[in-house]
Amino acid sequence: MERQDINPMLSLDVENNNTFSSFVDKTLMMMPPLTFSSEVDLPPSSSSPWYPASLHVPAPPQPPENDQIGEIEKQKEKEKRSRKVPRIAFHTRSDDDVLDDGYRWRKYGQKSVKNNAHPRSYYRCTYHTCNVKKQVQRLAKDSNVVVTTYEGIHNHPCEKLMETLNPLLRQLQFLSSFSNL
DNA sequence: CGAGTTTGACCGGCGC
DNA sequence: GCGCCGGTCAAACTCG
Repeated sequence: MERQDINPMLSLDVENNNTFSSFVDKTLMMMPPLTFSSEVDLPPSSSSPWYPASLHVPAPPQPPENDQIGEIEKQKEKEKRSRKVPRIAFHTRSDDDVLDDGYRWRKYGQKSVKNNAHPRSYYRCTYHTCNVKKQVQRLAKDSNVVVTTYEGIHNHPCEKLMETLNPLLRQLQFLSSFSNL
């Protein structure tokens, strides 16, 4: 599949898979429906997880000291310029522009894209301490293909995923209580 | 009334 | 310096 104009650091193709949450479900069942089809260029620090970055849940960020706020602003600017924030692009064949990935997003902008009849939409994660962003656009050449580019890593669990997993975890706890007898 | 969307304005980077 | 372009902001608006 052709890839253009999105400058992904990591790009995945998801064929005939309408929701990202169903992708997560399948991945959790060790049946990944994905094909890694382009170069992977994750930050050097990472012992790179095999699962999507959006599933990674690091410790919540510590509140900044007052005299550190200026430094943090500078850091943010630096980050913006150097684009060290990991980006993952998903190609999905779908009628819906916005995929249900389990997280809650707030749209903060929409821009028309050069050489593309379809606009690009900008979303931010609505979780207060999370600054993950995503861009959604359709391919100019194939309007059936939706390209979703995730930028950053969620620092909180996926609500829908936890809703799904919680009963399973309780069941596991229940079963393991027998094995402890 | 709160949460989310729309949309024009604004800003910074980049190429010429 | 200028214009183009991508990304963000924020006020107005809609919706449940």
